[in-house]
Amino acid sequence: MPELPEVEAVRRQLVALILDRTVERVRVHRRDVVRDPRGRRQGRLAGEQLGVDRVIRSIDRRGKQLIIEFDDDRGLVIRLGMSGRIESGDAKRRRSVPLHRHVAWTIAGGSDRPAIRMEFIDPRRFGGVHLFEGSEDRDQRVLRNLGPEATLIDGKALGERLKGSRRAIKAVLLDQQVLAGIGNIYADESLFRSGIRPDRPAVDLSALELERLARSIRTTLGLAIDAGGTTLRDHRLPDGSAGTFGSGHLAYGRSGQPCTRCQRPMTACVVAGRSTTWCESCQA
DNA sequence: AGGCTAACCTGGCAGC
DNA sequence: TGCTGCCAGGTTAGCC
Repeated sequence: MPELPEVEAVRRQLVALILDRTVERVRVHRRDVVRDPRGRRQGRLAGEQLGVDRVIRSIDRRGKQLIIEFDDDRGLVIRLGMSGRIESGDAKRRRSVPLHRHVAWTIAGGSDRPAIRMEFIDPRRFGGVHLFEGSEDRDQRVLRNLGPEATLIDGKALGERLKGSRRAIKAVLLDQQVLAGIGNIYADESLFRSGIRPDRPAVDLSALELERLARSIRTTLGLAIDAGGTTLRDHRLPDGSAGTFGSGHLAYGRSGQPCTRCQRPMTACVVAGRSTTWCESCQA
């Protein structure tokens, strides 16, 4: 589910809620969603590895991954996979426990504010929580092989990343080693906005087209972030609200519906093994 | 190199 | 109502 805009919207809410606060305790309800610093899903987990008694020093994002760092240089990389989400709220408030809640942190309150509950919920369990020991371990082991941030890409840099590949441009956009953050929704949206067919060999794009595509990527992601992302089903912001960018989709999920530019029906096909929607007359 | 498939999982929905 | 099959925001491994 969550691509860069969804994760970024989650990150922004978390910053407002828990940055610079102390982790009071953590409960792991499903051990195998957590990978320890050796990449294992089994074995003993000390609370301190998940931040207990540590101050949350930073909350960052790299591509689709959320990065929470503690004041002892350890931290977590949270991958939301297809159906993962972070839920956050007043720890004292009683409510029914969400289904598929795998990890729960309690963030200490103070005299002026309540303790906060932060939970990792993921029905399909394609996501997970990866523990790291320090910035070097984080970059070399957990976040390795990620391309540059899609929000920052320009035409020239995009061209350099493609390295003359003959792969379909959509396949390349989905490749996190080439560019970090784009998934199926925003690939279709960016290609539609730039008027480029999803199955064009990347190497065939002109400098002008690369510039247009890069600009479309930045614009699309920016609008989506501001809207809190796209909620198809599972995506929620930590406060429980839904992302509203779905109503701004021009391509994704609109197969058979009239193109917003030319009114002809949008076409569905499969590119890079993913369902793809595009307009045969507006995208060349 | 890269395309294709299956696998990892649960749940929602359409169709019968 | 209830069953079956298909589909889904992602990623990885294995095979040609």
